[in-house]
Amino acid sequence: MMSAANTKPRNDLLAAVPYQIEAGLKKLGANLKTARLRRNLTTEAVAMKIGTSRFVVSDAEKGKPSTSIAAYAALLWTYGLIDQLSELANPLTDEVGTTLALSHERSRARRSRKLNNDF
Amino acid sequence: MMSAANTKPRNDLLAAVPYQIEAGLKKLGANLKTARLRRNLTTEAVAMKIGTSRFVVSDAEKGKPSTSIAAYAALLWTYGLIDQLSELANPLTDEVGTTLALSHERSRARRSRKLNNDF
DNA sequence: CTGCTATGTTAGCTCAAGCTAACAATAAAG
DNA sequence: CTTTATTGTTAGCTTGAGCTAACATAGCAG
Repeated sequence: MMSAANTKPRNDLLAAVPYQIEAGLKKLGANLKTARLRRNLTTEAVAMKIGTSRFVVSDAEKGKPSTSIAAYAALLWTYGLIDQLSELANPLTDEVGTTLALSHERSRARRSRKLNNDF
Repeated sequence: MMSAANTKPRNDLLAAVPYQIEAGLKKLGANLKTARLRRNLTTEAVAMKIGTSRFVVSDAEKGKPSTSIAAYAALLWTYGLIDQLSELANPLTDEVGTTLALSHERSRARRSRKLNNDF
């Protein structure tokens, strides 16, 4: 009786995806669906090409958060848009990062004694 | 003896990720790592913020294909870069798609009798 | 240089992602 | 309108993604 009550998911991230992330993924999925339809391809045809099932393609087009990035990336690749993926978080266009980088450029994060909880 | 020989993975996509996809994911992972370090955050701090373990953060920074897109998206979100995600495959900047779309704009793909194997 | 700590690595375990199969719903072709 | 095929949905099953824990490695602060 007590056992079933304690049903805390092991993965907190997937258990409660922040709204902005959910919204972003849904838009991405919609974009992928539009890209497929414009090329007049079926989910099954695309699935075969990338070596998966049509359900995974469908999941990605719905923006399902738990689907592997490989699925999303494979769709981008199929539509000739793979280059856009590696532009995400590009250091050259990451303004916040670029500004911050001018001072320190490390290979590990580090506590500098005090000011740590800023952010 | 025959049983073990037939070890075909269930997921063909993850079993053999195309090179371009692998390369793109690795670059993305490197970008995410750079973004984190510029902000002087530890993998553990970021992991806590997004509700996962530091190993998942590490996996994403390595560009692991089987990691959920939620993990990648959460990192982008943490660094204030989530908007870039929904710009992927944006129909407005998908040249190939835009050109093709001028003729048909469907909600399902369709075989038009013959010419199907083009692409 | 020296200690502190961030990160890498490994092993074992658990649960859900992704698979198959069957059926329903529905958009497009003619 | 009728036919056909694409897409949605569900259920059950299997494998691997992600977790914990412990230890090793190696940057950074001082």
